[in-house]
Amino acid sequence: MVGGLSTRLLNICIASVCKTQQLQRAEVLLIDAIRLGVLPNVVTYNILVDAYCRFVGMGAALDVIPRMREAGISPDVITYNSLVAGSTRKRSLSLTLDLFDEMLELSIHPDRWSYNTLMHCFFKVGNPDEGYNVFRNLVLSEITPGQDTFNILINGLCKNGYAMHGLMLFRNLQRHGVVPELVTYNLLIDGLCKAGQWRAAKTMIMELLETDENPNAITFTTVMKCCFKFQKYEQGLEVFLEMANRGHTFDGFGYCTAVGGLIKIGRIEEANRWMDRMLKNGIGLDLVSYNSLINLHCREGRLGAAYAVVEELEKRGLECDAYTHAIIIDGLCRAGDIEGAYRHLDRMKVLGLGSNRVALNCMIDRLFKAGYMEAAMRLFESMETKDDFTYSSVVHSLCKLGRFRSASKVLLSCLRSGTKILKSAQKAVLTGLKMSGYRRDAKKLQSQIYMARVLARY
DNA sequence: GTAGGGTTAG
Repeated sequence: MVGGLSTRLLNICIASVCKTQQLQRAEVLLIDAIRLGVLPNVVTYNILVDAYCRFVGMGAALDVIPRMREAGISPDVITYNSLVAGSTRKRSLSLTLDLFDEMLELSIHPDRWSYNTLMHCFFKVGNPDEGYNVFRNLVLSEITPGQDTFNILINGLCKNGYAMHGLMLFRNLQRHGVVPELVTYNLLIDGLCKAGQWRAAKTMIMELLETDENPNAITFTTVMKCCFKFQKYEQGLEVFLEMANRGHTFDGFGYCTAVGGLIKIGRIEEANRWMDRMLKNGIGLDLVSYNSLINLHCREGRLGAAYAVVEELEKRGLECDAYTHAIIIDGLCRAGDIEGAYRHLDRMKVLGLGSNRVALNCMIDRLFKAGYMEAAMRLFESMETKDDFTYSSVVHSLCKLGRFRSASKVLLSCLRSGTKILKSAQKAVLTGLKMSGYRRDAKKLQSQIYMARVLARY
Protein backbone atom coordinates (compact mmCIF):
# COMPACT_ATOMS: atom_id res chain seq x y z
CA MET A 1 0.00 0.00 0.00
CA VAL A 2 2.76 2.36 1.02
CA GLY A 3 4.69 1.33 -2.08
CA GLY A 4 1.70 2.03 -4.31
CA LEU A 5 1.23 5.40 -2.77
CA SER A 6 4.85 6.39 -3.28
CA THR A 7 4.79 5.20 -6.88
CA ARG A 8 1.82 7.44 -7.45
CA LEU A 9 3.71 10.28 -5.83
CA LEU A 10 6.75 9.54 -8.00
CA ASN A 11 4.56 9.68 -11.10
CA ILE A 12 3.11 13.03 -10.10
CA CYS A 13 6.63 14.40 -9.56
CA ILE A 14 7.97 13.00 -12.82
CA ALA A 15 4.97 14.31 -14.73
CA SER A 16 5.44 17.82 -13.37
CA VAL A 17 9.18 17.84 -14.10
CA CYS A 18 8.51 16.50 -17.61
CA LYS A 19 6.00 19.28 -18.22
CA THR A 20 8.86 21.78 -17.85
CA GLN A 21 10.82 19.80 -20.47
CA GLN A 22 13.55 18.88 -18.00
CA LEU A 23 13.92 15.28 -19.08
CA GLN A 24 17.32 14.84 -17.49
CA ARG A 25 15.94 15.92 -14.12
CA ALA A 26 13.11 13.45 -14.59
CA GLU A 27 15.64 10.67 -15.20
CA VAL A 28 17.59 11.62 -12.06
CA LEU A 29 14.35 11.59 -10.11
CA LEU A 30 13.61 8.11 -11.40
CA ILE A 31 17.05 6.80 -10.42
CA ASP A 32 16.80 8.33 -6.95
CA ALA A 33 13.36 6.84 -6.47
CA ILE A 34 14.53 3.35 -7.42
CA ARG A 35 17.45 3.73 -4.99
CA LEU A 36 14.96 4.56 -2.27
CA GLY A 37 13.00 1.45 -3.13
CA VAL A 38 10.14 3.15 -4.94
CA LEU A 39 9.44 1.12 -8.07
CA PRO A 40 8.21 2.76 -11.26
CA ASN A 41 5.17 1.28 -12.99
CA VAL A 42 3.82 1.43 -16.52
CA VAL A 43 2.43 4.92 -15.90
CA THR A 44 5.88 6.20 -14.96
CA TYR A 45 7.34 5.02 -18.25
CA ASN A 46 4.34 6.23 -20.22
CA ILE A 47 4.89 9.74 -18.86
CA LEU A 48 8.52 9.54 -19.97
CA VAL A 49 7.67 8.16 -23.41
CA ASP A 50 5.20 10.97 -23.99
CA ALA A 51 7.65 13.63 -22.83
CA TYR A 52 10.47 12.28 -25.02
CA CYS A 53 8.07 12.25 -27.98
CA ARG A 54 7.10 15.86 -27.38
CA PHE A 55 10.33 17.48 -26.37
CA VAL A 56 13.20 15.39 -27.70
CA GLY A 57 12.38 13.07 -30.56
CA MET A 58 11.05 9.72 -31.60
CA GLY A 59 14.43 8.02 -31.29
CA ALA A 60 14.73 8.95 -27.64
CA ALA A 61 11.12 7.94 -27.00
CA LEU A 62 11.59 4.53 -28.62
CA ASP A 63 14.72 3.99 -26.50
CA VAL A 64 12.54 3.98 -23.40
CA ILE A 65 10.78 0.77 -24.50
CA PRO A 66 13.72 -1.64 -23.93
CA ARG A 67 14.39 0.07 -20.60
CA MET A 68 10.79 -0.57 -19.65
CA ARG A 69 11.08 -4.23 -20.55
CA GLU A 70 14.30 -4.55 -18.53
CA ALA A 71 12.36 -3.27 -15.56
CA GLY A 72 9.85 -6.05 -16.21
CA ILE A 73 7.13 -3.73 -17.45
CA SER A 74 5.33 -4.26 -20.77
CA PRO A 75 4.21 -1.32 -22.83
CA ASP A 76 0.45 -0.96 -23.03
CA VAL A 77 -2.01 0.72 -25.35
CA ILE A 78 -1.26 4.10 -23.77
CA THR A 79 2.46 3.70 -24.43
CA TYR A 80 1.74 3.00 -28.07
CA ASN A 81 -0.83 5.76 -28.34
CA SER A 82 1.80 8.21 -27.13
CA LEU A 83 4.32 6.89 -29.65
CA VAL A 84 1.79 7.01 -32.47
CA ALA A 85 0.85 10.56 -31.45
CA GLY A 86 4.53 11.48 -31.40
CA SER A 87 5.23 10.17 -34.87
CA THR A 88 2.05 11.83 -36.08
CA ARG A 89 3.30 15.14 -34.69
CA LYS A 90 6.46 14.55 -36.72
CA ARG A 91 4.32 13.80 -39.77
CA SER A 92 5.89 10.40 -40.14
CA LEU A 93 3.19 8.25 -41.67
CA SER A 94 5.52 5.28 -42.16
CA LEU A 95 6.54 5.20 -38.49
CA THR A 96 2.92 5.59 -37.40
CA LEU A 97 1.91 2.63 -39.57
CA ASP A 98 4.87 0.56 -38.30
CA LEU A 99 3.94 1.29 -34.70
CA PHE A 100 0.36 0.35 -35.43
CA ASP A 101 1.47 -2.99 -36.88
CA GLU A 102 3.77 -3.58 -33.93
CA MET A 103 0.86 -2.95 -31.62
CA LEU A 104 -1.28 -5.54 -33.36
CA GLU A 105 1.59 -8.05 -33.38
CA LEU A 106 1.96 -7.63 -29.63
CA SER A 107 -1.81 -8.18 -29.26
CA ILE A 108 -2.21 -4.75 -27.74
CA HIS A 109 -5.69 -3.80 -28.89
CA PRO A 110 -5.86 -0.34 -30.42
CA ASP A 111 -8.58 1.72 -28.77
CA ARG A 112 -10.65 4.61 -30.04
CA TRP A 113 -7.80 6.97 -29.46
CA SER A 114 -5.37 4.82 -31.45
CA TYR A 115 -7.70 5.02 -34.43
CA ASN A 116 -8.29 8.71 -33.84
CA THR A 117 -4.56 9.32 -34.04
CA LEU A 118 -4.11 7.13 -37.11
CA MET A 119 -6.86 9.11 -38.81
CA HIS A 120 -5.24 12.33 -37.66
CA CYS A 121 -1.93 11.20 -39.16
CA PHE A 122 -3.44 10.62 -42.61
CA PHE A 123 -5.07 14.04 -42.51
CA LYS A 124 -1.86 15.63 -41.34
CA VAL A 125 0.22 14.26 -44.21
CA GLY A 126 -2.42 15.49 -46.65
CA ASN A 127 -4.20 12.24 -47.38
CA PRO A 128 -7.81 13.01 -46.48
CA ASP A 129 -9.19 10.03 -48.39
CA GLU A 130 -7.27 7.54 -46.25
CA GLY A 131 -8.12 9.58 -43.16
CA TYR A 132 -11.79 9.30 -43.96
CA ASN A 133 -11.30 5.61 -44.63
CA VAL A 134 -10.03 5.11 -41.07
CA PHE A 135 -13.17 6.86 -39.85
CA ARG A 136 -15.37 4.57 -41.93
CA ASN A 137 -13.60 1.47 -40.66
CA LEU A 138 -13.91 2.75 -37.13
CA VAL A 139 -17.68 3.18 -37.55
CA LEU A 140 -17.93 -0.30 -39.06
CA SER A 141 -15.93 -1.87 -36.21
CA GLU A 142 -17.13 -2.29 -32.66
CA ILE A 143 -15.43 0.94 -31.61
CA THR A 144 -17.83 3.83 -31.10
CA PRO A 145 -16.66 7.21 -32.40
CA GLY A 146 -16.63 9.90 -29.75
CA GLN A 147 -16.74 13.66 -29.90
CA ASP A 148 -12.95 13.53 -30.08
CA THR A 149 -13.25 11.41 -33.24
CA PHE A 150 -15.51 14.02 -34.83
CA ASN A 151 -13.19 16.80 -33.75
CA ILE A 152 -10.28 15.15 -35.54
CA LEU A 153 -12.47 14.56 -38.57
CA ILE A 154 -13.58 18.22 -38.64
CA ASN A 155 -10.00 19.39 -38.20
CA GLY A 156 -8.78 17.03 -40.91
CA LEU A 157 -11.41 18.28 -43.35
CA CYS A 158 -10.55 21.91 -42.55
CA LYS A 159 -6.82 21.49 -42.96
CA ASN A 160 -7.17 19.65 -46.27
CA GLY A 161 -9.15 22.26 -48.13
CA TYR A 162 -12.62 21.11 -47.06
CA ALA A 163 -13.33 23.72 -44.40
CA MET A 164 -16.91 24.21 -45.49
CA HIS A 165 -17.46 20.43 -45.29
CA GLY A 166 -16.10 20.61 -41.75
CA LEU A 167 -18.65 23.28 -41.00
CA MET A 168 -21.41 21.16 -42.55
CA LEU A 169 -20.44 18.19 -40.40
CA PHE A 170 -20.51 20.50 -37.39
CA ARG A 171 -24.04 21.64 -38.24
CA ASN A 172 -25.11 18.05 -38.79
CA LEU A 173 -23.83 17.02 -35.39
CA GLN A 174 -25.66 19.98 -33.83
CA ARG A 175 -28.87 18.87 -35.54
CA HIS A 176 -28.38 15.45 -33.98
CA GLY A 177 -28.28 17.04 -30.56
CA VAL A 178 -24.51 17.09 -30.08
CA VAL A 179 -23.46 20.13 -28.07
CA PRO A 180 -20.12 21.22 -29.53
CA GLU A 181 -17.18 21.53 -27.15
CA LEU A 182 -14.81 24.45 -26.94
CA VAL A 183 -12.24 22.39 -28.84
CA THR A 184 -14.61 22.01 -31.76
CA TYR A 185 -15.14 25.76 -31.94
CA ASN A 186 -11.39 26.36 -31.72
CA LEU A 187 -10.73 23.90 -34.53
CA LEU A 188 -13.37 25.39 -36.80
CA ILE A 189 -12.36 28.99 -36.15
CA ASP A 190 -8.78 28.12 -37.01
CA GLY A 191 -9.71 25.99 -40.01
CA LEU A 192 -12.10 28.50 -41.53
CA CYS A 193 -9.62 31.31 -40.93
CA LYS A 194 -6.78 29.44 -42.61
CA ALA A 195 -9.08 28.61 -45.52
CA GLY A 196 -9.67 32.34 -45.95
CA GLN A 197 -13.31 32.15 -44.81
CA TRP A 198 -13.35 35.25 -42.63
CA ARG A 199 -17.15 35.59 -42.47
CA ALA A 200 -17.72 31.97 -41.48
CA ALA A 201 -14.92 32.18 -38.93
CA LYS A 202 -16.46 35.33 -37.47
CA THR A 203 -19.84 33.62 -37.22
CA MET A 204 -18.19 30.78 -35.29
CA ILE A 205 -16.55 33.23 -32.88
CA MET A 206 -19.86 34.97 -32.27
CA GLU A 207 -21.61 31.63 -31.78
CA LEU A 208 -19.00 30.49 -29.30
CA LEU A 209 -19.54 33.63 -27.22
CA GLU A 210 -23.25 32.74 -27.04
CA THR A 211 -22.53 29.36 -25.48
CA ASP A 212 -21.63 28.48 -21.89
CA GLU A 213 -18.07 27.68 -22.93
CA ASN A 214 -15.33 29.98 -21.69
CA PRO A 215 -12.74 30.85 -24.34
CA ASN A 216 -9.33 29.51 -23.33
CA ALA A 217 -5.76 30.44 -24.24
CA ILE A 218 -6.05 28.48 -27.48
CA THR A 219 -9.21 30.36 -28.47
CA PHE A 220 -7.54 33.70 -27.88
CA THR A 221 -4.41 32.82 -29.85
CA THR A 222 -6.52 31.40 -32.67
CA VAL A 223 -8.72 34.49 -32.87
CA MET A 224 -5.70 36.81 -32.69
CA LYS A 225 -4.02 34.93 -35.51
CA CYS A 226 -7.24 35.01 -37.48
CA CYS A 227 -7.37 38.83 -37.18
CA PHE A 228 -3.75 39.09 -38.33
CA LYS A 229 -4.42 36.85 -41.30
CA PHE A 230 -7.12 39.24 -42.48
CA GLN A 231 -4.91 42.24 -41.78
CA LYS A 232 -6.99 43.40 -38.84
CA TYR A 233 -3.91 44.09 -36.77
CA GLU A 234 -5.45 46.46 -34.23
CA GLN A 235 -8.23 44.00 -33.42
CA GLY A 236 -5.71 41.20 -33.14
CA LEU A 237 -3.60 43.14 -30.67
CA GLU A 238 -6.73 43.99 -28.69
CA VAL A 239 -7.46 40.29 -28.43
CA PHE A 240 -3.92 39.76 -27.18
CA LEU A 241 -4.28 42.41 -24.45
CA GLU A 242 -7.52 40.83 -23.32
CA MET A 243 -5.78 37.46 -23.35
CA ALA A 244 -2.97 38.79 -21.16
CA ASN A 245 -5.45 40.47 -18.80
CA ARG A 246 -7.24 37.19 -18.31
CA GLY A 247 -4.03 35.40 -17.44
CA HIS A 248 -3.91 33.28 -20.59
CA THR A 249 -0.27 34.14 -21.37
CA PHE A 250 1.28 31.32 -19.38
CA ASP A 251 3.14 29.91 -22.38
CA GLY A 252 4.84 31.20 -25.51
CA PHE A 253 1.94 30.87 -27.94
CA GLY A 254 0.23 34.21 -27.35
CA TYR A 255 3.48 36.13 -27.08
CA CYS A 256 4.94 34.66 -30.25
CA THR A 257 1.77 35.33 -32.23
CA ALA A 258 1.61 38.93 -31.02
CA VAL A 259 5.31 39.51 -31.64
CA GLY A 260 4.97 38.07 -35.13
CA GLY A 261 2.06 40.40 -35.87
CA LEU A 262 3.88 43.44 -34.53
CA ILE A 263 6.97 42.65 -36.61
CA LYS A 264 4.81 42.39 -39.73
CA ILE A 265 3.48 45.93 -39.28
CA GLY A 266 6.89 47.29 -38.33
CA ARG A 267 6.15 48.00 -34.68
CA ILE A 268 9.47 46.54 -33.58
CA GLU A 269 9.72 48.48 -30.31
CA GLU A 270 6.48 46.98 -29.04
CA ALA A 271 7.56 43.57 -30.28
CA ASN A 272 10.74 43.95 -28.25
CA ARG A 273 8.78 44.89 -25.14
CA TRP A 274 6.49 41.87 -25.33
CA MET A 275 9.38 39.56 -26.07
CA ASP A 276 11.18 40.90 -22.98
CA ARG A 277 8.08 40.31 -20.95
CA MET A 278 7.88 36.73 -22.18
CA LEU A 279 11.51 36.11 -21.29
CA LYS A 280 11.19 37.78 -17.88
CA ASN A 281 8.08 35.78 -17.03
CA GLY A 282 10.21 32.66 -17.09
CA ILE A 283 8.29 30.95 -19.86
CA GLY A 284 10.12 27.81 -20.98
CA LEU A 285 11.35 28.42 -24.50
CA ASP A 286 10.91 25.85 -27.20
CA LEU A 287 12.13 25.92 -30.79
CA VAL A 288 9.24 28.06 -32.03
CA SER A 289 9.77 30.71 -29.35
CA TYR A 290 13.50 30.65 -30.10
CA ASN A 291 12.67 31.18 -33.77
CA SER A 292 10.49 34.16 -32.88
CA LEU A 293 13.30 35.63 -30.82
CA ILE A 294 15.85 35.03 -33.60
CA ASN A 295 13.48 36.66 -36.07
CA LEU A 296 13.17 39.72 -33.85
CA HIS A 297 16.96 40.01 -33.57
CA CYS A 298 17.29 39.66 -37.35
CA ARG A 299 14.71 42.35 -38.01
CA GLU A 300 16.79 44.70 -35.89
CA GLY A 301 19.94 43.67 -37.72
CA ARG A 302 21.35 42.05 -34.59
CA LEU A 303 22.83 39.04 -36.39
CA GLY A 304 25.31 38.45 -33.59
CA ALA A 305 22.53 38.21 -31.04
CA ALA A 306 20.63 35.92 -33.42
CA TYR A 307 23.58 33.53 -33.67
CA ALA A 308 23.99 33.65 -29.88
CA VAL A 309 20.40 32.39 -29.54
CA VAL A 310 21.16 29.61 -32.02
CA GLU A 311 24.10 28.57 -29.85
CA GLU A 312 21.92 28.65 -26.76
CA LEU A 313 19.22 26.44 -28.25
CA GLU A 314 21.80 24.00 -29.57
CA LYS A 315 23.41 23.85 -26.15
CA ARG A 316 20.01 22.79 -24.87
CA GLY A 317 19.96 19.89 -27.32
CA LEU A 318 17.46 21.46 -29.72
CA GLU A 319 18.08 21.58 -33.45
CA CYS A 320 17.47 24.45 -35.85
CA ASP A 321 14.65 23.70 -38.23
CA ALA A 322 13.54 25.02 -41.63
CA TYR A 323 12.07 28.11 -39.97
CA THR A 324 15.29 28.98 -38.15
CA HIS A 325 17.35 28.75 -41.33
CA ALA A 326 14.89 30.75 -43.42
CA ILE A 327 14.84 33.47 -40.76
CA ILE A 328 18.64 33.62 -40.67
CA ILE A 329 19.02 33.66 -44.45
CA ASP A 330 16.48 36.46 -44.65
CA GLY A 331 18.21 38.33 -41.83
CA LEU A 332 21.62 38.07 -43.48
CA CYS A 333 20.24 39.26 -46.82
CA ARG A 334 18.37 42.15 -45.19
CA ALA A 335 21.61 43.18 -43.51
CA GLY A 336 23.23 43.17 -46.95
CA ASP A 337 25.49 40.21 -46.16
CA ILE A 338 24.86 38.24 -49.36
CA GLU A 339 28.12 36.34 -48.99
CA GLY A 340 27.20 35.37 -45.47
CA ALA A 341 23.83 34.15 -46.75
CA TYR A 342 25.58 31.98 -49.38
CA ARG A 343 27.87 30.60 -46.68
CA HIS A 344 24.86 29.80 -44.53
CA LEU A 345 23.18 28.14 -47.50
CA ASP A 346 26.23 25.89 -47.89
CA ARG A 347 26.02 24.97 -44.24
CA MET A 348 22.36 24.07 -44.73
CA LYS A 349 23.26 21.87 -47.69
CA VAL A 350 25.70 19.94 -45.50
CA LEU A 351 22.89 19.45 -42.98
CA GLY A 352 20.64 18.15 -45.76
CA LEU A 353 18.39 21.21 -45.54
CA GLY A 354 19.45 22.64 -48.89
CA SER A 355 15.99 22.54 -50.45
CA ASN A 356 14.45 24.94 -47.94
CA ARG A 357 12.00 26.67 -50.23
CA VAL A 358 11.25 29.69 -48.05
CA ALA A 359 14.95 30.36 -47.50
CA LEU A 360 15.64 30.13 -51.22
CA ASN A 361 12.68 32.39 -52.00
CA CYS A 362 14.04 35.00 -49.59
CA MET A 363 17.46 34.71 -51.07
CA ILE A 364 16.26 35.07 -54.68
CA ASP A 365 14.15 38.09 -53.81
CA ARG A 366 17.03 39.77 -52.01
CA LEU A 367 19.54 38.94 -54.75
CA PHE A 368 17.34 40.75 -57.26
CA LYS A 369 16.96 43.73 -54.96
CA ALA A 370 20.73 43.89 -54.47
CA GLY A 371 21.24 43.88 -58.23
CA TYR A 372 22.47 40.29 -58.72
CA MET A 373 20.03 39.23 -61.40
CA GLU A 374 22.10 36.40 -62.85
CA ALA A 375 22.80 34.84 -59.48
CA ALA A 376 19.10 35.13 -58.62
CA MET A 377 18.06 33.40 -61.86
CA ARG A 378 20.64 30.65 -61.35
CA LEU A 379 19.23 29.95 -57.90
CA PHE A 380 15.68 30.11 -59.29
CA GLU A 381 16.46 27.58 -61.98
CA SER A 382 18.20 25.26 -59.51
CA MET A 383 15.14 25.02 -57.26
CA GLU A 384 13.52 21.59 -57.16
CA THR A 385 10.08 22.88 -56.26
CA LYS A 386 8.78 26.38 -56.71
CA ASP A 387 5.70 27.96 -55.20
CA ASP A 388 3.60 31.08 -55.64
CA PHE A 389 6.15 33.12 -53.69
CA THR A 390 8.97 32.02 -55.95
CA TYR A 391 7.16 32.88 -59.15
CA SER A 392 5.58 36.12 -57.93
CA SER A 393 8.88 37.43 -56.65
CA VAL A 394 10.84 36.53 -59.79
CA VAL A 395 8.17 37.91 -62.13
CA HIS A 396 7.95 41.16 -60.16
CA SER A 397 11.71 41.55 -60.01
CA LEU A 398 12.18 40.94 -63.74
CA CYS A 399 9.49 43.51 -64.49
CA LYS A 400 11.21 46.05 -62.28
CA LEU A 401 14.32 45.52 -64.38
CA GLY A 402 12.31 46.00 -67.57
CA ARG A 403 12.83 42.34 -68.60
CA PHE A 404 9.20 41.87 -69.58
CA ARG A 405 9.73 39.06 -72.08
CA SER A 406 11.73 36.98 -69.57
CA ALA A 407 9.06 37.76 -66.98
CA SER A 408 6.41 36.60 -69.42
CA LYS A 409 8.24 33.27 -69.92
CA VAL A 410 8.45 32.68 -66.18
CA LEU A 411 4.81 33.63 -65.78
CA LEU A 412 3.78 31.07 -68.37
CA SER A 413 5.84 28.29 -66.85
CA CYS A 414 4.17 29.14 -63.55
CA LEU A 415 0.67 28.95 -64.97
CA ARG A 416 1.50 25.70 -66.76
CA SER A 417 2.62 24.14 -63.49
CA GLY A 418 -0.76 25.06 -62.00
CA THR A 419 0.82 27.31 -59.36
CA LYS A 420 -0.97 30.45 -58.25
CA ILE A 421 0.70 33.78 -58.74
CA LEU A 422 -0.05 37.27 -57.43
CA LYS A 423 -2.48 39.18 -59.62
CA SER A 424 -0.15 42.18 -59.36
CA ALA A 425 2.67 40.14 -60.91
CA GLN A 426 0.50 39.23 -63.91
CA LYS A 427 -0.54 42.82 -64.28
CA ALA A 428 3.05 44.03 -64.12
CA VAL A 429 4.02 41.80 -67.06
CA LEU A 430 1.02 42.77 -69.19
CA THR A 431 1.31 46.50 -68.68
CA GLY A 432 5.08 46.29 -69.00
CA LEU A 433 4.81 44.59 -72.39
CA LYS A 434 2.22 47.10 -73.58
CA MET A 435 4.14 50.13 -72.37
CA SER A 436 7.35 49.01 -74.03
CA GLY A 437 5.67 48.51 -77.37
CA TYR A 438 5.06 44.73 -77.33
CA ARG A 439 1.32 45.05 -77.72
CA ARG A 440 1.07 41.84 -79.76
CA ASP A 441 2.98 39.87 -77.15
CA ALA A 442 0.75 41.30 -74.45
CA LYS A 443 -2.38 40.22 -76.31
CA LYS A 444 -0.96 36.76 -76.87
CA LEU A 445 0.06 36.43 -73.25
CA GLN A 446 -3.41 37.42 -72.16
CA SER A 447 -5.00 34.57 -74.09
CA GLN A 448 -2.30 32.19 -72.88
CA ILE A 449 -3.08 33.20 -69.30
CA TYR A 450 -6.75 32.61 -69.98
CA MET A 451 -6.17 29.17 -71.49
CA ALA A 452 -3.80 28.12 -68.75
CA ARG A 453 -6.34 29.13 -66.14
CA VAL A 454 -9.11 27.14 -67.81
CA LEU A 455 -6.90 24.08 -68.27
CA ALA A 456 -5.62 24.22 -64.70
CA ARG A 457 -9.16 23.46 -63.53
CA TYR A 458 -9.00 19.97 -64.99
C1' DG B 1 -3.51 10.14 -20.75
C1' DT B 2 -4.42 11.25 -25.44
C1' DA B 3 -6.14 16.27 -30.31
C1' DG B 4 -6.85 22.07 -30.99
C1' DG B 5 -3.42 27.62 -30.85
C1' DG B 6 2.36 30.22 -31.81
C1' DT B 7 7.73 31.17 -35.60
C1' DT B 8 9.98 32.19 -42.10
C1' DA B 9 9.15 35.52 -47.64
C1' DG B 10 5.74 39.60 -51.47
